[in-house]
Order: sequence, then C-alpha cells, then structure tokens
Amino acid sequence: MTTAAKPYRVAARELLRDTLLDAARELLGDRPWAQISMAEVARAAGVSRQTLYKEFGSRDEFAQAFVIREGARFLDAVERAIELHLDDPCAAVAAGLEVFLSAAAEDPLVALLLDDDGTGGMLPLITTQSRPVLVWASARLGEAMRSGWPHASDEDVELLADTFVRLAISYVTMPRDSPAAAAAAAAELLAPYLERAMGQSGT
Amino acid sequence: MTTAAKPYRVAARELLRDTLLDAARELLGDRPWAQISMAEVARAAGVSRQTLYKEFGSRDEFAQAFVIREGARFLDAVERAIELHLDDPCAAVAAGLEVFLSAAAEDPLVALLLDDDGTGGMLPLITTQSRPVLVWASARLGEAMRSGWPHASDEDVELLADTFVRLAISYVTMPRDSPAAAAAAAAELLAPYLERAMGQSGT
DNA sequence: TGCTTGACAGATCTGCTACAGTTGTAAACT
DNA sequence: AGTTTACAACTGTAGCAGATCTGTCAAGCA
Repeated sequence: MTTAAKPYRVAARELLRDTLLDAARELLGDRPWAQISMAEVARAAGVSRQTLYKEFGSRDEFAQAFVIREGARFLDAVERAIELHLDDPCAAVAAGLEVFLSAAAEDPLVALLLDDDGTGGMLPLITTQSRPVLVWASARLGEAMRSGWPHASDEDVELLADTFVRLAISYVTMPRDSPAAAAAAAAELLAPYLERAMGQSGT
Repeated sequence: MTTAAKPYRVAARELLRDTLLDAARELLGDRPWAQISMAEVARAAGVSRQTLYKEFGSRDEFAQAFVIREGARFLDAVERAIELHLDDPCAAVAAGLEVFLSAAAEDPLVALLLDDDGTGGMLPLITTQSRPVLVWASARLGEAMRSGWPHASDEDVELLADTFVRLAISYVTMPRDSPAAAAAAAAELLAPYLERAMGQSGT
C-alpha cells in the first residue's frame, strides 16, 4: 500500500492535469483563449475552480502548461521519427523536422494560436516569452538525442536541440515553401555538423 | 541635365523617405508606435500628410519600411563584420551575428519593439508577419555573401542567409546567455557546413 | 509638375460612467 | 482531499458623446 500510494497520487495528479488541459483544448475549438475563463475550464473538466488553481498556480501558468502539453504531442512524433533513423542523424533531423512542421501545419489549434495577435492570447508564449517552451522542448529533445547517440558530446547535443527548436518555431511562425522543403533545407544545413558530431567519431 | 535629372529624383525620393523615417524614429523615443499618428510623423518631418501617404501607401507599409530601414543599420554592420573575415567564413558568420546581437541588445528601439505586445504595434512585423523583413534581409545578406565568396553555390548562399536571419531573429526575441555566446554557438554549428560550402572547394 | 492645403466619409480611438465578470486567495464545509 | 461560499482587487463590457485618425479626394499654389 505504501509503495502504491505514491504512484497513485502521481497518477491522480496527472489525470487531473490531463482532464483540465483537455477541457481547455475543447473550449479552444470555438473561442480564442482570451475569451475563456478559468471557471469555464474547471466546469468543462467537472472540477471546481479552486482545484484548477491549486494544480496550476495562475491563468498564465495554465496557458504555459497547455502550450507545453500540446507541444508534447508534436515532440512525441518528432522523437518517434528520430528513433526510426538512429543510424543516420541527418535523416533523423530531416524526418523529425518534417513531421513536426507537417503536423503543425495541419493542426487547427496551431492556426488559431498564430492569428491570436492581441494581448491575452497565447501567441507570446511561442514568440517573445517562449523561454519556458524553448528550454523544455530543448531539454526533452536533447534527452532523446543523447540516448539515441550516446557518443555525442553534451555540448553538441544541447546546441543541436536548441537550434532545432529555434528553427522549428521559426518555420512554424513564418513558413517556408512547404514543410518538406523547410525540413530538407535545414537538414542539409545541419548535415555536415551532424556528420562530425554524431558520426562514428567515437573511434 | 537629362542625365542628372533621374539621379536627382531618386536622391530626392530617398531624402524624403529618410526624413520621414527619421522623424518616426524620433517620435518612437517617447511613445509606442500605436500612439503615433501619421499626421505627427508628417509634421515632425516638415512634410504634408499626403506626401507621406504618396510615398508610403499606408500606415502598415510605413511601419514595414521603418522596420526594414532600422534593420538596414544592423545589416550594414553585419556586412562590414563579414567583409573583415572574407578569408574565414566561419569567423565571418560568428562576427556578423555577434555584431548584430550586441547592437540589437543595446538599441533602445529594439527593446521598445519587443515589449510592444498589443495589436497595432510593430512586433508582429518580426514575428508572425515577418515574411517581408525575412526575404529582404535574406536577399541583402545573400548578395553580400555571394560577392564575398564567389565560388559558393547560390543554393548554399540562400540557405545560409535564410538560416542566419531566422536564427538572428530568434536570438533577439528570445536571447541566449549573451550575444557573444549565442553567436559563438551558432557559428560552431554552422562551421562544418561553411567549410564544405564556402571553403576552397572550387578546385 | 510637385507639393500643400482643405475637405470628406468611414472607421477607430478617447474619456467617461456604470455594471458584470474574472482573478486569485482564504475561509468554512462535506 | 475536494467542494462550496465569500471576498477585494482587478479587468472587461456596454453605452454614448466627442475627438481623432485613416485613406482618398479635388482645388490651390510654387
């Protein structure tokens, strides 16, 4: 019991968070974020407003968590794409970026997010105030790369992940010709670096 | 006379544009862009409002031109830095990016621009609606690189310039530790590509 | 001809008021 | 634990009058 007590509380916590964030996503289907109150989110999740505030400190933190959670869906796909090309880092980066850009281009939530200019929207969270998202995504991606290519240096991985995320955000907010073209271009640019850093330099 | 007539008109046009854009910059010293009217800009430049509208089609186009003109100041410095390292493309990129980021970090106008969240500000012009700025800066930078490193392929130059600009914007809107660190990191990442593309591969 | 001036409709912004709603926190309740 | 209820402070809304601004005219002046 005591050993199972903690996992349960963790699971319950995650369930709560997921339920709330899912409710927010549903509400975002027909209203911009600025016009959705915390009370609505709580009600849609079948939870009291205070439980929401207890879990996420404030409205802004909730928005932050939401963006990161949605980003996690994309990042999952990216990591999967990378794991399919562990033998070829260059192809891995190209595939990962293309998966990400394609998914983002099709996602209606991303579209909503991007023309959500005014204050109170979520757009600043991926432009001017995107540090949390950047460090989170970069860390998560770096982790995946590190485990996939163990003999790459930490500095190389960190730099690569950071740049990958920055370019991904850049391509989403100001698209190039097509997701595939953008991914191919970025991959071509990174290829020489990847060969040097990730290649069989472990000798 | 006939030969000098055209250059004069061009010069007069540029003088007019410069005067207007300079007036706008001065006004931006103590007020955000959203609170500056076209009439004020014209008056500050000693020109009628209609002349302003004749030269720049609309308020938005004027803002666009302003951002590009200010960006040109930075880009001049970047090109100068690059020209000092024509023998070493990697050092050139590092120096160029560092010059840009340092100048941007110190410039009060950039600071104003970055916390200018609301609609009507100029911030979208370098985030979600930055295509014009991006293509302009990328083209100008590509031109400089092409003349500095003639035996680099057009594709390489274009890709490099595009990525340079995207990363520069990214570092400005979400800074890394320091301008120097960001420039060094990006340069390190691009180094292998540069060596392959810009190096003495003309053989 | 090139620039300025004056005028214009339509839209937008201001200031103001009052009122409803929301945020964030703290209590008491189950 | 999680839910309710309550609360002060802040923020958004609605209405409305008036000013201001945008974008585009035609007329006037060098």
